[in-house]
Amino acid sequence: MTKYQKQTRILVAVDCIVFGFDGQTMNLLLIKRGFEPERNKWSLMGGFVEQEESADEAAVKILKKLTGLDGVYLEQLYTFSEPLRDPIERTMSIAYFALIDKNQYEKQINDEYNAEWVPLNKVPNLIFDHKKMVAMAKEKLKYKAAIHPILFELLPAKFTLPVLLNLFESVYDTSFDKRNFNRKIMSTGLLLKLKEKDKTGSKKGAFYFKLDKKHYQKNFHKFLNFIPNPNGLIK
Amino acid sequence: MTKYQKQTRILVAVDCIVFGFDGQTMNLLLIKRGFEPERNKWSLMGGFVEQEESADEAAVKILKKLTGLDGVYLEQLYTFSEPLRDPIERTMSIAYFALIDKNQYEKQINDEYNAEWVPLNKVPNLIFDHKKMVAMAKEKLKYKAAIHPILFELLPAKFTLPVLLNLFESVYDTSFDKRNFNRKIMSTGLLLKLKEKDKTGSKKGAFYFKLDKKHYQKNFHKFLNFIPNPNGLIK
DNA sequence: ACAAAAGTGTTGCTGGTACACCCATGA
DNA sequence: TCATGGGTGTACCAGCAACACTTTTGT
Repeated sequence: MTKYQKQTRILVAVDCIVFGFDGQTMNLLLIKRGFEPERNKWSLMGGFVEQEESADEAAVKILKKLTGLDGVYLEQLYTFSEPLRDPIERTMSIAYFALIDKNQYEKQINDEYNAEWVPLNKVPNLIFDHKKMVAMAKEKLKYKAAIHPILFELLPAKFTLPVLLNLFESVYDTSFDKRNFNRKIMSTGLLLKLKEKDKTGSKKGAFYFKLDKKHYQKNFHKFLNFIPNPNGLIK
Repeated sequence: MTKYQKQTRILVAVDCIVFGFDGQTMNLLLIKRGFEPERNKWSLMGGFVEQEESADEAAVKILKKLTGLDGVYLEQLYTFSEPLRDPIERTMSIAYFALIDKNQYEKQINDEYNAEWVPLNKVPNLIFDHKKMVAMAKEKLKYKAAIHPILFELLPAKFTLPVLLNLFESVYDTSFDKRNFNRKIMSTGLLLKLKEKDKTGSKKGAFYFKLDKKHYQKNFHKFLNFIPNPNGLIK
Protein backbone atom coordinates (compact mmCIF):
# COMPACT_ATOMS: atom_id res chain seq x y z
CA MET A 1 0.00 0.00 0.00
CA THR A 2 1.14 3.52 -0.66
CA LYS A 3 1.68 5.96 2.12
CA TYR A 4 0.23 9.45 2.31
CA GLN A 5 3.25 10.73 0.39
CA LYS A 6 2.60 14.39 0.03
CA GLN A 7 1.38 15.35 3.43
CA THR A 8 3.16 17.42 6.04
CA ARG A 9 4.43 15.65 9.11
CA ILE A 10 4.51 17.62 12.30
CA LEU A 11 6.23 17.41 15.67
CA VAL A 12 3.83 16.52 18.45
CA ALA A 13 4.50 17.08 22.13
CA VAL A 14 2.55 16.61 25.31
CA ASP A 15 2.60 19.14 28.14
CA CYS A 16 1.31 18.44 31.63
CA ILE A 17 -0.42 20.89 33.91
CA VAL A 18 0.13 19.26 37.28
CA PHE A 19 -2.01 20.43 40.20
CA GLY A 20 -0.92 19.54 43.71
CA PHE A 21 -2.69 20.27 46.98
CA ASP A 22 -0.98 20.19 50.37
CA GLY A 23 -3.96 20.67 52.65
CA GLN A 24 -3.72 24.43 52.52
CA THR A 25 -2.90 25.72 49.11
CA MET A 26 -3.22 24.67 45.50
CA ASN A 27 0.06 24.47 43.63
CA LEU A 28 1.33 23.93 40.14
CA LEU A 29 4.39 21.85 39.32
CA LEU A 30 6.73 23.79 37.02
CA ILE A 31 10.22 23.19 35.74
CA LYS A 32 13.04 25.52 34.93
CA ARG A 33 14.18 24.46 31.50
CA GLY A 34 17.73 23.11 31.36
CA PHE A 35 17.89 23.23 27.57
CA GLU A 36 17.30 25.46 24.61
CA PRO A 37 15.17 27.11 23.52
CA GLU A 38 14.17 29.30 26.44
CA ARG A 39 16.78 27.83 28.80
CA ASN A 40 16.20 28.91 32.40
CA LYS A 41 12.66 30.04 31.72
CA TRP A 42 9.76 28.41 33.53
CA SER A 43 7.66 25.94 31.67
CA LEU A 44 5.31 23.03 32.05
CA MET A 45 6.77 19.57 32.00
CA GLY A 46 6.50 18.07 28.58
CA GLY A 47 8.13 15.98 25.90
CA PHE A 48 7.75 14.76 22.37
CA VAL A 49 5.42 11.94 21.50
CA GLU A 50 7.54 9.14 20.14
CA GLN A 51 6.91 6.80 17.27
CA GLU A 52 5.45 3.84 19.12
CA GLU A 53 3.44 5.54 21.84
CA SER A 54 0.10 7.26 22.12
CA ALA A 55 -0.15 10.73 23.61
CA ASP A 56 -1.69 9.24 26.73
CA GLU A 57 1.26 6.94 27.13
CA ALA A 58 3.68 9.79 26.63
CA ALA A 59 1.92 11.85 29.28
CA VAL A 60 1.91 8.99 31.78
CA LYS A 61 5.60 8.43 31.14
CA ILE A 62 6.46 12.08 31.67
CA LEU A 63 4.42 12.27 34.82
CA LYS A 64 6.09 9.20 36.22
CA LYS A 65 9.50 10.67 35.47
CA LEU A 66 8.60 13.99 37.03
CA THR A 67 6.79 12.92 40.16
CA GLY A 68 7.65 9.28 40.71
CA LEU A 69 3.94 8.56 40.85
CA ASP A 70 1.89 5.90 39.11
CA GLY A 71 -1.85 5.88 38.73
CA VAL A 72 -2.15 9.62 38.69
CA TYR A 73 -5.41 11.25 37.62
CA LEU A 74 -4.66 12.44 34.13
CA GLU A 75 -6.98 13.85 31.54
CA GLN A 76 -6.50 15.22 28.08
CA LEU A 77 -7.27 18.91 28.08
CA TYR A 78 -6.82 20.39 24.63
CA THR A 79 -4.54 20.30 21.62
CA PHE A 80 -2.71 23.51 20.83
CA SER A 81 -1.82 23.73 17.19
CA GLU A 82 -1.02 27.30 16.22
CA PRO A 83 1.74 27.03 13.61
CA LEU A 84 3.95 29.55 15.37
CA ARG A 85 3.48 28.52 18.97
CA ASP A 86 7.02 27.13 19.12
CA PRO A 87 9.50 29.51 17.49
CA ILE A 88 12.06 26.81 16.62
CA GLU A 89 9.89 24.51 14.62
CA ARG A 90 6.22 23.87 14.32
CA THR A 91 5.15 21.66 17.22
CA MET A 92 1.68 20.76 18.27
CA SER A 93 1.10 20.20 21.92
CA ILE A 94 -1.49 17.94 23.44
CA ALA A 95 -2.03 19.34 26.91
CA TYR A 96 -2.97 17.10 29.83
CA PHE A 97 -3.89 18.06 33.33
CA ALA A 98 -3.05 15.96 36.34
CA LEU A 99 -4.22 15.95 39.94
CA ILE A 100 -1.90 14.67 42.63
CA ASP A 101 -1.48 14.66 46.36
CA LYS A 102 1.49 16.94 46.81
CA ASN A 103 2.64 15.12 49.92
CA GLN A 104 3.18 11.88 48.07
CA TYR A 105 5.48 13.61 45.68
CA GLU A 106 9.14 12.58 45.76
CA LYS A 107 11.53 15.37 46.50
CA GLN A 108 14.63 13.86 44.86
CA ILE A 109 12.89 13.68 41.49
CA ASN A 110 11.94 17.26 41.98
CA ASP A 111 15.61 18.22 42.19
CA GLU A 112 16.69 16.09 39.29
CA TYR A 113 14.33 17.89 36.93
CA ASN A 114 14.59 21.39 38.30
CA ALA A 115 10.96 21.07 39.22
CA GLU A 116 9.25 23.27 41.76
CA TRP A 117 5.86 23.68 43.33
CA VAL A 118 4.48 27.16 42.84
CA PRO A 119 1.30 28.42 44.53
CA LEU A 120 -1.38 28.65 41.89
CA ASN A 121 -1.88 32.35 42.45
CA LYS A 122 1.82 33.10 42.04
CA VAL A 123 2.62 31.42 38.77
CA PRO A 124 5.48 33.17 36.96
CA ASN A 125 5.63 33.87 33.27
CA LEU A 126 5.83 30.71 31.23
CA ILE A 127 7.26 29.96 27.82
CA PHE A 128 5.34 29.62 24.59
CA ASP A 129 1.60 29.36 25.15
CA HIS A 130 1.92 27.58 28.48
CA LYS A 131 0.18 30.39 30.27
CA LYS A 132 -2.87 29.83 28.13
CA MET A 133 -2.70 26.12 28.91
CA VAL A 134 -2.64 26.78 32.63
CA ALA A 135 -5.58 29.16 32.36
CA MET A 136 -7.56 26.57 30.47
CA ALA A 137 -6.68 23.86 32.97
CA LYS A 138 -7.85 26.03 35.86
CA GLU A 139 -11.15 26.64 34.13
CA LYS A 140 -11.59 22.99 33.36
CA LEU A 141 -10.85 22.02 36.93
CA LYS A 142 -13.49 24.42 38.24
CA TYR A 143 -15.95 23.30 35.69
CA LYS A 144 -15.46 19.62 36.18
CA ALA A 145 -15.14 19.66 39.95
CA ALA A 146 -18.52 21.35 40.15
CA ILE A 147 -20.07 18.29 38.60
CA HIS A 148 -17.81 15.39 39.45
CA PRO A 149 -16.00 14.35 42.60
CA ILE A 150 -12.53 14.63 41.09
CA LEU A 151 -10.97 16.80 43.76
CA PHE A 152 -10.47 13.77 45.98
CA GLU A 153 -7.62 12.89 43.64
CA LEU A 154 -5.72 15.75 45.23
CA LEU A 155 -6.02 14.34 48.74
CA PRO A 156 -4.41 11.47 50.62
CA ALA A 157 -6.45 8.40 51.44
CA LYS A 158 -7.44 9.89 54.78
CA PHE A 159 -8.47 13.51 55.02
CA THR A 160 -10.60 15.76 57.20
CA LEU A 161 -13.61 17.84 56.30
CA PRO A 162 -11.86 21.14 57.07
CA VAL A 163 -9.11 20.15 54.62
CA LEU A 164 -11.67 19.24 52.00
CA LEU A 165 -13.31 22.60 52.53
CA ASN A 166 -9.95 24.31 52.08
CA LEU A 167 -9.51 22.46 48.85
CA PHE A 168 -12.83 23.55 47.43
CA GLU A 169 -12.23 27.09 48.57
CA SER A 170 -8.84 27.14 46.84
CA VAL A 171 -10.26 25.84 43.62
CA TYR A 172 -13.14 28.29 43.53
CA ASP A 173 -11.27 31.10 45.20
CA THR A 174 -14.15 31.86 47.49
CA SER A 175 -15.49 30.66 50.82
CA PHE A 176 -18.31 28.28 51.58
CA ASP A 177 -20.47 27.91 54.66
CA LYS A 178 -19.02 24.91 56.47
CA ARG A 179 -22.38 23.70 57.78
CA ASN A 180 -23.90 23.57 54.36
CA PHE A 181 -20.70 22.24 52.87
CA ASN A 182 -20.38 19.38 55.33
CA ARG A 183 -24.00 18.41 55.00
CA LYS A 184 -23.81 18.42 51.24
CA ILE A 185 -20.62 16.39 51.17
CA MET A 186 -22.05 13.81 53.53
CA SER A 187 -25.28 13.60 51.59
CA THR A 188 -23.38 12.34 48.56
CA GLY A 189 -22.72 9.09 50.40
CA LEU A 190 -19.15 9.11 49.11
CA LEU A 191 -17.39 9.45 52.45
CA LEU A 192 -16.86 7.10 55.35
CA LYS A 193 -16.07 8.53 58.76
CA LEU A 194 -13.10 6.94 60.49
CA LYS A 195 -12.54 6.66 64.24
CA GLU A 196 -9.22 8.41 64.03
CA LYS A 197 -8.71 12.13 64.37
CA ASP A 198 -6.20 14.52 62.95
CA LYS A 199 -4.92 16.58 65.87
CA THR A 200 -2.39 18.66 64.00
CA GLY A 201 -4.82 21.36 63.03
CA SER A 202 -6.54 21.99 66.32
CA LYS A 203 -6.82 20.92 69.91
CA LYS A 204 -10.16 19.29 69.47
CA GLY A 205 -9.03 17.39 66.42
CA ALA A 206 -10.94 16.69 63.23
CA PHE A 207 -12.19 13.28 62.20
CA TYR A 208 -10.61 11.61 59.23
CA PHE A 209 -12.74 10.42 56.36
CA LYS A 210 -12.00 8.18 53.45
CA LEU A 211 -13.72 7.57 50.17
CA ASP A 212 -16.28 4.83 50.15
CA LYS A 213 -15.08 3.01 47.08
CA LYS A 214 -18.28 1.02 46.77
CA HIS A 215 -20.43 4.11 46.49
CA TYR A 216 -17.94 6.09 44.48
CA GLN A 217 -19.04 4.95 41.06
CA LYS A 218 -22.69 4.75 41.99
CA ASN A 219 -22.87 8.22 43.45
CA PHE A 220 -20.75 9.98 40.90
CA HIS A 221 -23.77 11.80 39.54
CA LYS A 222 -24.78 13.12 42.92
CA PHE A 223 -22.22 15.79 42.47
CA LEU A 224 -24.33 17.36 39.80
CA ASN A 225 -25.08 20.88 40.80
CA PHE A 226 -22.65 20.50 43.61
CA ILE A 227 -21.45 24.05 43.38
CA PRO A 228 -24.58 26.16 43.55
CA ASN A 229 -24.00 28.44 40.62
CA PRO A 230 -23.64 31.53 42.80
CA ASN A 231 -22.60 34.56 40.81
CA GLY A 232 -21.27 32.78 37.78
CA LEU A 233 -18.49 30.82 39.43
CA ILE A 234 -18.88 28.29 36.72
CA LYS A 235 -18.48 29.21 33.12
CA MET B 1 19.03 28.09 15.85
CA THR B 2 19.00 24.33 15.62
CA LYS B 3 15.83 22.40 15.06
CA TYR B 4 14.66 19.47 17.13
CA GLN B 5 16.66 17.15 14.89
CA LYS B 6 16.04 13.74 16.30
CA GLN B 7 12.32 13.80 16.98
CA THR B 8 9.62 11.94 15.15
CA ARG B 9 7.28 13.93 12.97
CA ILE B 10 3.77 12.65 12.62
CA LEU B 11 0.85 13.11 10.27
CA VAL B 12 -1.97 15.08 11.85
CA ALA B 13 -5.52 15.11 10.58
CA VAL B 14 -8.77 16.65 11.70
CA ASP B 15 -12.07 14.78 11.60
CA CYS B 16 -15.44 16.44 12.00
CA ILE B 17 -18.47 14.96 13.69
CA VAL B 18 -21.23 17.06 12.15
CA PHE B 19 -24.63 17.02 13.84
CA GLY B 20 -27.61 18.31 11.90
CA PHE B 21 -31.19 18.67 13.08
CA ASP B 22 -34.16 19.00 10.75
CA GLY B 23 -36.92 19.71 13.23
CA GLN B 24 -37.64 16.05 13.77
CA THR B 25 -34.55 13.94 13.92
CA MET B 26 -30.89 14.32 14.76
CA ASN B 27 -28.56 13.36 11.97
CA LEU B 28 -24.89 12.88 11.33
CA LEU B 29 -23.14 13.96 8.16
CA LEU B 30 -21.04 11.12 6.77
CA ILE B 31 -19.16 10.60 3.55
CA LYS B 32 -18.49 7.54 1.46
CA ARG B 33 -14.78 7.62 0.85
CA GLY B 34 -13.79 8.00 -2.78
CA PHE B 35 -10.16 7.13 -2.16
CA GLU B 36 -7.92 4.57 -0.54
CA PRO B 37 -7.61 3.31 2.05
CA GLU B 38 -11.07 2.02 2.84
CA ARG B 39 -12.59 3.26 -0.43
CA ASN B 40 -16.40 3.08 -0.38
CA LYS B 41 -16.53 2.73 3.37
CA TRP B 42 -18.32 5.31 5.46
CA SER B 43 -16.27 7.81 7.37
CA LEU B 44 -16.32 11.20 8.98
CA MET B 45 -15.24 14.14 6.90
CA GLY B 46 -11.64 14.97 7.56
CA GLY B 47 -8.34 16.04 6.10
CA PHE B 48 -4.73 16.59 6.94
CA VAL B 49 -3.56 19.65 8.80
CA GLU B 50 -1.27 21.55 6.49
CA GLN B 51 1.94 23.38 7.21
CA GLU B 52 0.62 26.89 7.66
CA GLU B 53 -2.68 26.28 9.36
CA SER B 54 -3.87 25.49 12.86
CA ALA B 55 -6.15 22.54 13.48
CA ASP B 56 -9.04 24.95 14.03
CA GLU B 57 -8.43 26.52 10.67
CA ALA B 58 -8.23 23.13 9.01
CA ALA B 59 -11.54 22.11 10.59
CA VAL B 60 -13.26 25.31 9.52
CA LYS B 61 -11.96 24.85 6.00
CA ILE B 62 -13.19 21.29 5.79
CA LEU B 63 -16.56 22.20 7.13
CA LYS B 64 -16.93 25.00 4.65
CA LYS B 65 -16.03 22.66 1.83
CA LEU B 66 -18.44 20.01 3.02
CA THR B 67 -21.47 22.07 3.91
CA GLY B 68 -21.01 25.45 2.27
CA LEU B 69 -21.54 27.02 5.66
CA ASP B 70 -19.56 29.71 7.46
CA GLY B 71 -19.77 30.53 11.12
CA VAL B 72 -20.66 27.03 12.14
CA TYR B 73 -20.52 26.05 15.79
CA LEU B 74 -17.33 24.06 16.04
CA GLU B 75 -15.53 22.76 19.05
CA GLN B 76 -12.46 20.66 19.55
CA LEU B 77 -13.45 17.33 21.03
CA TYR B 78 -10.43 15.13 21.58
CA THR B 79 -7.17 14.09 19.99
CA PHE B 80 -6.89 10.44 19.02
CA SER B 81 -3.32 9.31 18.95
CA GLU B 82 -3.12 5.53 19.07
CA PRO B 83 -0.13 4.62 16.90
CA LEU B 84 -2.08 2.05 14.92
CA ARG B 85 -5.36 3.84 14.44
CA ASP B 86 -4.64 4.36 10.75
CA PRO B 87 -3.25 1.20 9.16
CA ILE B 88 -1.40 2.97 6.35
CA GLU B 89 0.74 5.29 8.37
CA ARG B 90 0.62 6.71 11.82
CA THR B 91 -1.79 9.63 11.83
CA MET B 92 -3.12 11.52 14.77
CA SER B 93 -6.58 12.91 14.50
CA ILE B 94 -7.90 15.97 16.23
CA ALA B 95 -11.64 15.45 16.32
CA TYR B 96 -14.06 18.37 16.19
CA PHE B 97 -17.77 18.38 16.57
CA ALA B 98 -20.04 20.76 14.73
CA LEU B 99 -23.67 21.75 15.13
CA ILE B 100 -25.58 22.94 12.11
CA ASP B 101 -29.09 23.59 10.97
CA LYS B 102 -29.60 20.81 8.46
CA ASN B 103 -31.96 22.88 6.37
CA GLN B 104 -29.35 25.46 5.58
CA TYR B 105 -27.13 22.81 4.21
CA GLU B 106 -26.40 22.91 0.48
CA LYS B 107 -27.39 19.85 -1.42
CA GLN B 108 -25.01 20.22 -4.34
CA ILE B 109 -22.01 20.18 -2.06
CA ASN B 110 -23.44 17.09 -0.51
CA ASP B 111 -23.32 15.33 -3.88
CA GLU B 112 -19.87 16.53 -4.76
CA TYR B 113 -18.39 14.90 -1.66
CA ASN B 114 -20.50 11.79 -1.50
CA ALA B 115 -21.87 13.13 1.72
CA GLU B 116 -25.07 11.95 3.28
CA TRP B 117 -27.20 12.67 6.31
CA VAL B 118 -27.75 9.61 8.41
CA PRO B 119 -30.15 9.49 11.36
CA LEU B 120 -28.10 9.38 14.52
CA ASN B 121 -29.59 6.09 15.61
CA LYS B 122 -28.81 4.42 12.29
CA VAL B 123 -25.15 5.20 11.86
CA PRO B 124 -23.40 2.48 9.83
CA ASN B 125 -20.00 1.06 10.57
CA LEU B 126 -17.27 3.61 10.17
CA ILE B 127 -13.60 3.30 9.32
CA PHE B 128 -10.71 3.44 11.75
CA ASP B 129 -11.75 4.71 15.18
CA HIS B 130 -14.47 6.99 13.85
CA LYS B 131 -17.12 5.07 15.71
CA LYS B 132 -15.40 5.91 18.95
CA MET B 133 -15.24 9.55 17.89
CA VAL B 134 -18.97 9.64 17.23
CA ALA B 135 -19.72 8.01 20.56
CA MET B 136 -17.60 10.57 22.34
CA ALA B 137 -19.23 13.42 20.46
CA LYS B 138 -22.68 12.21 21.42
CA GLU B 139 -21.67 12.07 25.06
CA LYS B 140 -20.13 15.49 24.92
CA LEU B 141 -23.21 16.94 23.30
CA LYS B 142 -25.45 15.54 26.03
CA TYR B 143 -23.10 16.67 28.69
CA LYS B 144 -22.63 20.16 27.42
CA ALA B 145 -26.21 20.79 26.36
CA ALA B 146 -27.32 20.01 29.89
CA ILE B 147 -25.34 22.99 31.08
CA HIS B 148 -25.14 25.38 28.18
CA PRO B 149 -27.64 26.54 25.59
CA ILE B 150 -25.71 25.18 22.62
CA LEU B 151 -28.53 23.28 21.01
CA PHE B 152 -29.89 26.48 19.50
CA GLU B 153 -27.00 26.19 17.07
CA LEU B 154 -28.90 23.34 15.47
CA LEU B 155 -31.98 25.44 14.77
CA PRO B 156 -32.85 28.16 12.30
CA ALA B 157 -33.22 31.74 13.52
CA LYS B 158 -36.94 31.21 14.09
CA PHE B 159 -38.18 28.04 15.72
CA THR B 160 -41.13 26.82 17.74
CA LEU B 161 -41.23 25.36 21.22
CA PRO B 162 -42.47 21.96 19.99
CA VAL B 163 -39.47 21.79 17.66
CA LEU B 164 -37.13 22.73 20.49
CA LEU B 165 -38.69 20.03 22.61
CA ASN B 166 -38.13 17.53 19.80
CA LEU B 167 -34.53 18.55 19.68
CA PHE B 168 -33.95 18.00 23.38
CA GLU B 169 -35.77 14.73 23.24
CA SER B 170 -33.61 13.55 20.35
CA VAL B 171 -30.43 14.49 22.13
CA TYR B 172 -31.36 12.80 25.39
CA ASP B 173 -33.32 10.00 23.79
CA THR B 174 -36.15 10.43 26.23
CA SER B 175 -39.27 12.51 26.60
CA PHE B 176 -39.90 15.58 28.68
CA ASP B 177 -43.11 17.03 30.05
CA LYS B 178 -43.92 19.88 27.70
CA ARG B 179 -45.42 22.10 30.39
CA ASN B 180 -42.35 21.91 32.55
CA PHE B 181 -40.10 22.13 29.53
CA ASN B 182 -41.74 25.28 28.18
CA ARG B 183 -41.76 26.97 31.55
CA LYS B 184 -38.12 26.16 32.13
CA ILE B 185 -37.07 27.35 28.71
CA MET B 186 -38.95 30.61 29.10
CA SER B 187 -37.54 31.17 32.55
CA THR B 188 -34.05 31.35 31.12
CA GLY B 189 -34.94 34.64 29.48
CA LEU B 190 -33.15 33.54 26.32
CA LEU B 191 -36.16 33.47 24.03
CA LEU B 192 -38.31 36.16 22.47
CA LYS B 193 -41.78 35.28 21.28
CA LEU B 194 -42.59 36.45 17.77
CA LYS B 195 -46.02 37.33 16.41
CA GLU B 196 -45.71 34.85 13.62
CA LYS B 197 -46.84 31.25 13.75
CA ASP B 198 -45.65 28.10 12.09
CA LYS B 199 -48.69 26.43 10.64
CA THR B 200 -46.99 23.51 8.97
CA GLY B 201 -47.09 21.29 12.00
CA SER B 202 -50.66 21.74 13.11
CA LYS B 203 -53.91 23.51 12.43
CA LYS B 204 -53.63 25.79 15.39
CA GLY B 205 -50.07 26.71 14.59
CA ALA B 206 -47.17 27.18 16.97
CA PHE B 207 -45.58 30.51 17.74
CA TYR B 208 -42.09 31.18 16.53
CA PHE B 209 -39.41 32.25 18.96
CA LYS B 210 -35.97 33.63 18.40
CA LEU B 211 -32.94 33.96 20.61
CA ASP B 212 -32.69 37.17 22.56
CA LYS B 213 -29.13 38.02 21.68
CA LYS B 214 -28.84 40.58 24.43
CA HIS B 215 -29.63 38.08 27.14
CA TYR B 216 -27.81 35.22 25.53
CA GLN B 217 -24.42 35.88 27.06
CA LYS B 218 -25.82 37.08 30.33
CA ASN B 219 -28.05 34.11 30.89
CA PHE B 220 -25.70 31.44 29.70
CA HIS B 221 -25.29 30.14 33.21
CA LYS B 222 -29.02 29.79 33.76
CA PHE B 223 -28.81 26.57 31.90
CA LEU B 224 -26.96 25.04 34.78
CA ASN B 225 -28.89 22.06 35.94
CA PHE B 226 -31.12 22.40 32.97
CA ILE B 227 -31.52 18.70 32.53
CA PRO B 228 -32.60 17.48 35.94
CA ASN B 229 -30.23 14.57 36.29
CA PRO B 230 -33.02 12.01 36.17
CA ASN B 231 -31.67 8.48 36.27
CA GLY B 232 -28.15 9.28 35.26
CA LEU B 233 -28.85 10.78 31.84
CA ILE B 234 -25.72 12.77 32.26
CA LYS B 235 -22.40 11.16 32.82
C1' DA C 1 -10.14 29.56 82.19
C1' DC C 2 -9.42 30.62 77.81
C1' DA C 3 -8.29 30.33 73.01
C1' DA C 4 -8.91 27.96 68.70
C1' DA C 5 -10.90 25.11 65.63
C1' DA C 6 -14.62 21.34 65.02
C1' DG C 7 -19.07 20.23 64.77
C1' DT C 8 -24.09 20.61 64.58
C1' DG C 9 -29.98 22.21 63.48
C1' DT C 10 -33.71 25.05 61.97
C1' DT C 11 -36.33 27.86 59.07
C1' DG C 12 -37.77 30.03 54.94
C1' DC C 13 -37.67 30.02 50.24
C1' DT C 14 -36.89 28.63 45.57
C1' DG C 15 -37.43 25.74 42.08
C1' DG C 16 -38.56 21.07 40.34
C1' DT C 17 -41.88 17.58 39.18
C1' DA C 18 -46.20 15.51 38.48
C1' DC C 19 -50.30 15.91 36.52
C1' DA C 20 -55.10 17.07 32.93
C1' DC C 21 -57.70 20.10 30.57
C1' DC C 22 -59.00 23.83 27.21
C1' DC C 23 -57.82 26.26 22.75
C1' DA C 24 -57.51 27.23 17.87
C1' DT C 25 -58.01 25.76 13.43
C1' DG C 26 -58.37 23.20 8.94
C1' DA C 27 -60.57 19.61 6.90
C1' DT D 1 -67.99 18.83 14.37
C1' DC D 2 -64.20 16.58 15.00
C1' DA D 3 -59.44 15.49 15.01
C1' DT D 4 -54.91 17.30 15.77
C1' DG D 5 -51.38 19.36 17.95
C1' DG D 6 -50.52 23.87 20.90
C1' DG D 7 -50.69 25.95 25.02
C1' DT D 8 -51.46 26.69 30.02
C1' DG D 9 -51.88 26.33 36.00
C1' DT D 10 -51.51 24.20 40.52
C1' DA D 11 -50.07 21.74 44.44
C1' DC D 12 -46.75 19.09 46.64
C1' DC D 13 -42.08 18.21 47.80
C1' DA D 14 -37.02 18.36 47.92
C1' DG D 15 -33.12 20.69 48.36
C1' DC D 16 -30.56 24.98 49.02
C1' DA D 17 -29.01 29.04 51.54
C1' DA D 18 -28.73 31.78 55.54
C1' DC D 19 -27.70 31.92 60.00
C1' DA D 20 -24.99 31.21 65.64
C1' DC D 21 -24.01 28.54 69.29
C1' DT D 22 -21.89 24.48 71.75
C1' DT D 23 -18.06 21.12 72.16
C1' DT D 24 -13.46 19.61 72.84
C1' DT D 25 -9.03 19.95 74.51
C1' DG D 26 -4.19 21.76 74.87
C1' DT D 27 -1.86 25.34 77.12
